[in-house]
Amino acid sequence: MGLTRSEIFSDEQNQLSTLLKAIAHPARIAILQRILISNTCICGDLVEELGLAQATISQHLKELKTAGIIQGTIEGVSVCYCINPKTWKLLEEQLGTFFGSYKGETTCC
Amino acid sequence: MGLTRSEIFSDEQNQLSTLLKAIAHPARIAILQRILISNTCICGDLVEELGLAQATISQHLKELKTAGIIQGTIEGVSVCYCINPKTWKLLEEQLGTFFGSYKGETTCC
DNA sequence: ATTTTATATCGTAATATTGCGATATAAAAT
DNA sequence: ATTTTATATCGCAATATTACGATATAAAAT
Repeated sequence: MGLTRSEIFSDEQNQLSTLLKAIAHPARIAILQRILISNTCICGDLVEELGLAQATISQHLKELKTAGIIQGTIEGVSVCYCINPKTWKLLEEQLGTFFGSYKGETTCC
Repeated sequence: MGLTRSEIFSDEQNQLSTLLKAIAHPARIAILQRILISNTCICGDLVEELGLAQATISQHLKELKTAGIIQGTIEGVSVCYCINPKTWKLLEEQLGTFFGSYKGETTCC
């Protein structure tokens, strides 16, 4: 096979895994951290700061954008990227529920 | 190329992405949710409940175990899996910092 | 001792991801 | 009009992931 059998899981499980997958890469974590610090970021700056090729950065930005985690607006020649508040809050909430449901170290293994 | 250039990122960024990647799959989310509900889980139960082949479930369990998110103890014929509290707390903390550093909807894009 | 039960591992096919050079696009500056 | 600047897309090679049948392993029951 080789493709995830999403049809056997709930929409919530699929949605959460999609959002997590979008974040689960060091370059995309670095991009998000950069946006979180300065509210905004421009592709060109990331290329210099992260040390990955322009095509690679652009691709990572696209993945974050497709997942709905960031949004971009054309600003003259460049594109201004920032956090998409709606998705950010959604993911934060989902993760809160997920991690919050841990009952702590009960006697087991 | 085709392989992540981890050497250009910080240890923290690489660690966080590794942990997130381990969770970023609907089957593994389902497995963790199951463990979170009943504290414990056994491979065979998951095979029945999730509807994936035994080899597939075993592989997902291994990935979660390798990442340090769950731990397993041999219990007679079967293996009892549960959350690894140390890693769980670490990840929860890291994500807290990550999501917490969002300053909210400032005027940008 | 043999069979049953539960899990792990191997091997493999299908598909996805990562990274980047080359090229396209499109607004701004000359 | 042409050049510069900033980003996106295409195409490709290397590698990783996903799923599963087949088989191995090893404790428990017969």
